[in-house]
Amino acid sequence: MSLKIYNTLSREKEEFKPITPGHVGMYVCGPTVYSDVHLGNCRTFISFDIIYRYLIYLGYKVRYVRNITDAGHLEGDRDEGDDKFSKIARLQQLEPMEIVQKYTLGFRHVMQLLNNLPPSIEPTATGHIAEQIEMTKQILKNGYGYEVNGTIYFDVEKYNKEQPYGILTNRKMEDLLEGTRELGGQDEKKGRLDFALWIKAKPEHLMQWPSPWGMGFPGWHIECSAMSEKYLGKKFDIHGGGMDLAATHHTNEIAQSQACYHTSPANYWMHTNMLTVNGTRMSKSLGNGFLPEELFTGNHPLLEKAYAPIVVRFFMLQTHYRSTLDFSNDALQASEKGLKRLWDAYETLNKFSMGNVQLASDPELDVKVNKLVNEFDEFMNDDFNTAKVLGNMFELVPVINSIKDGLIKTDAVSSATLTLLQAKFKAYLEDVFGLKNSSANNEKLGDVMELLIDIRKEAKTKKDFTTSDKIRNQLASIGINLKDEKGGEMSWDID
RNA sequence: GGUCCUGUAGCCGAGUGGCUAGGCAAAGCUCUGCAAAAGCUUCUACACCGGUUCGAAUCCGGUCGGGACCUCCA
Repeated sequence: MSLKIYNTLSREKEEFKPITPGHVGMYVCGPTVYSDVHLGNCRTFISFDIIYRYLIYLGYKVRYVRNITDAGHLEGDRDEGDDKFSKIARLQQLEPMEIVQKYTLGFRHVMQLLNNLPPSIEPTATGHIAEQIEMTKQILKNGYGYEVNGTIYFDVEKYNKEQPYGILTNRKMEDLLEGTRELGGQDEKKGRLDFALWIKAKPEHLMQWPSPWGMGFPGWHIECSAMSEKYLGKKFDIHGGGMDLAATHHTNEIAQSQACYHTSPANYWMHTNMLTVNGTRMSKSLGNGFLPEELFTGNHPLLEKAYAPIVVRFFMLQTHYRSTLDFSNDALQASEKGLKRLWDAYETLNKFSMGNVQLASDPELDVKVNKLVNEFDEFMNDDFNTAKVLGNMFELVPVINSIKDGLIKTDAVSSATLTLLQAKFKAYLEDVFGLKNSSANNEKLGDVMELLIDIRKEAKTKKDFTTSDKIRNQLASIGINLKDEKGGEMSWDID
């Protein structure tokens, strides 16, 4: 069964066919680094990290490009005034590039905590000014742009006469126009939907570069067009981002590429849904965004406790990427426990020694396990349905635990099945989903626990329950759970 | 107003017309020196009203509710 991807452009799932067999080019719109990323931003990057990892799992050689927007983003998109970096820089009396540096590092740190793989290339807008100017020149040359006082605008209405501008989100020109304000007297633009490719900078503007049209800075949309073309070519496989980018940013990217190169940039447009809080979208402008930091420390009025980054990642995997996901304390708590249960079973599974069982003594169970495991790929191939894969994994947890406890005989399933189970759990939990144990511990602690377990075992053998209980209770009070297992063994974990 | 998405058991959530995902919570039982963990069992839901169909949570129409986008935002 082949991979199917929901394409925003066609509004249906399509079979994935890469342009170059065996290779995938994927571009994802990254963060604008003028402030901390919030959890909603993180959701998108986690979703695409899973997609990236799964494509690698399938054997593709993937070039994953995710930009850092560090210039040009305007306040209010009125094509006037400061860009966001200059504004914050003035406020904090810093160089714009100090702002950029600070939040870029912060972003990468959070990505790492969430166990996202770094993209293959992470290009910045300021590093590609020349490319953006070139592209603007070409668009002008092709007749889709016009200059007004040193600012270059994209002529949307002209473009729309030749091809549908609102193709990505299925909107008609008239409807789009209805939703926009009238042009005021001081507006330079010809059309209400026109957007800036290059913006003339005022003298006091902190970030500006020379161009054929004077000093200025690039418009927001042109950077992604220029950088995706540079690293992935005029036409590549997947272009992704949050759903909020589809109507404006991605629509404009398509128009720019068409106007410049006469081709739509990507074959598959993927959009991840929003993270909500109490049913409302988490966003910077609404100020209801959770910072990862607040979550990891529990320092937020809506949170009862801190949650490990990996719990947050797991929480997001339980929902399909195209559904909205509501963020709540209860939901996170459920995820925390669920991940622990799943991971405990995974560690148990890894300790199984493979016998040499040719024939399963419980063929029915053997068939069931094979079916559940083989469905992992099937579900992922169906537009990356991580939630369903996890559902199957949880169905396998009782099987694993029962084998451990001797409730299911070791020869119930064949060695081949058990080997497959082990391999797929590893491949999915670690490689594709990028999960790990939520409770961090270190080797020294492990050694100490060995010692305590030894002492407790001795005490129990002597029926010295005062001592054995003391060890267990005191450990419990510092958050370490000691559990007796069948056969006298003991295991432990941290809350 | 336009373009879409959505309404699933206490909570979170998956869901391809027929085979009742899964997690968390709750209850009972088993195991156990006691506990925890684990296992087993129970709680069997699809906003409402029509329609199509042998059969609908799933398709169609309508009603009501929620949300996103159309302004910067992943």
